[in-house]
Amino acid sequence: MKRVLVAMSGGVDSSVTAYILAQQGYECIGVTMKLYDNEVVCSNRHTCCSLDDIEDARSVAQRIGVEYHVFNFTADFERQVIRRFAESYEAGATPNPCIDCNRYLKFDRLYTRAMQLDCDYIATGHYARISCENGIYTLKTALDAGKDQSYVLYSLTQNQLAHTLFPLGEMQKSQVREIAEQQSFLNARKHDSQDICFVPNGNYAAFLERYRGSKYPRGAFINTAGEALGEHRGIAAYTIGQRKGLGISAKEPLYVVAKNAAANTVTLGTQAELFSSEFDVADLNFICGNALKTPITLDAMLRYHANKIPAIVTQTSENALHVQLTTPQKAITKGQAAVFYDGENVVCGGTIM
RNA sequence: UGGGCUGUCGCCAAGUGGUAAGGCACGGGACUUUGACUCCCGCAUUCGCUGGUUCGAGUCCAGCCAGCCCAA
Repeated sequence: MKRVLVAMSGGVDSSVTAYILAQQGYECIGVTMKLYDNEVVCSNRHTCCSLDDIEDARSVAQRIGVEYHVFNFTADFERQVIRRFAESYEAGATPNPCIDCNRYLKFDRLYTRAMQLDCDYIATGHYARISCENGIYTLKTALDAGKDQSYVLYSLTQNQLAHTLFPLGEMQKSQVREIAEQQSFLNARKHDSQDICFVPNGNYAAFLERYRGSKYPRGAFINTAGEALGEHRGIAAYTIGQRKGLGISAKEPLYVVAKNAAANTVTLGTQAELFSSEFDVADLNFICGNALKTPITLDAMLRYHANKIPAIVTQTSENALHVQLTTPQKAITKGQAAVFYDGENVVCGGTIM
């Protein structure tokens, strides 16, 4: 009997994942990662590891009859996710903490623990597929295109893919909800998670100031000509393409078109000034392990759930790509992930520089 | 205190007799395991004030108030 460590967040998806694998005859061990202290986060709401969610996960594990544990990864999460999150914003970029959490927590820390526990696999409720041909593992988009999460999994290595199960990748979200209803999981109708899990009220800028223990300095809003337009509330509170919350009235909508961490300025401009068609990507991972030999045309996804767009990708060094788009895109943002697809296969991904 | 101009939602701004456009900002919702974007809904019974003309006035008239500009 194969042993699987199932990451159970307390939500519907991971609950059904555990149920399906148990039904398929795997020996499942349900695990919820405790990633932060609720007191620190001041959460009243359900997030991926509040006490309520742990209770939900435990309840489901008990119902389907699998072993259940809570692992405390608080220190790793602070170091690998929260700290990076803060540093990225402070450097003028816009991080995607979910990707770091997958990379450093679920598929590193938790994965390693699973292997130590003699598990054959780790499983999560992600919507993505893994296939294997001639000993090479491929990461593919989910069958339910609307829920596809392959984008946030681009960092997976051959080793990890060989020991990972994504049973939901073959399913529709509606089926998952049905199963949860049939099994009377108490989270069957729970709302899909949203917001950053460690910033449940959505105010990440306030969280960062609390985390750092000090306010970020105010600075100037300027236009593309360098003229002052007003005062911003700290560079970390803005991201490229942002329109709301600028507090500046103008003839037409204004967007954040650039951030300069060194000068502590935020540049505002029109929608037209947001478009660009060239950028670089670093910190790469190639799913199949192979670098790109020549300039190649792939489909690029430049932010979570964005449409894929054609891109001419050139590898400029071992760990960097240059990307030329055929059609300019709005708000290409430093710190976000760029993931490249060949059809339904993830080829590689990295961080936009 | 001579002349000229202006006064419509927090900001910008349509409207020149027929019963208050729009944009920005703001609030709410949808979407969403990141931040954003996007979409939907809401947002002046009232047009500096007071009278008058008119069936009807933000729109015309008078006076007043406030602000700006030019002269002194």
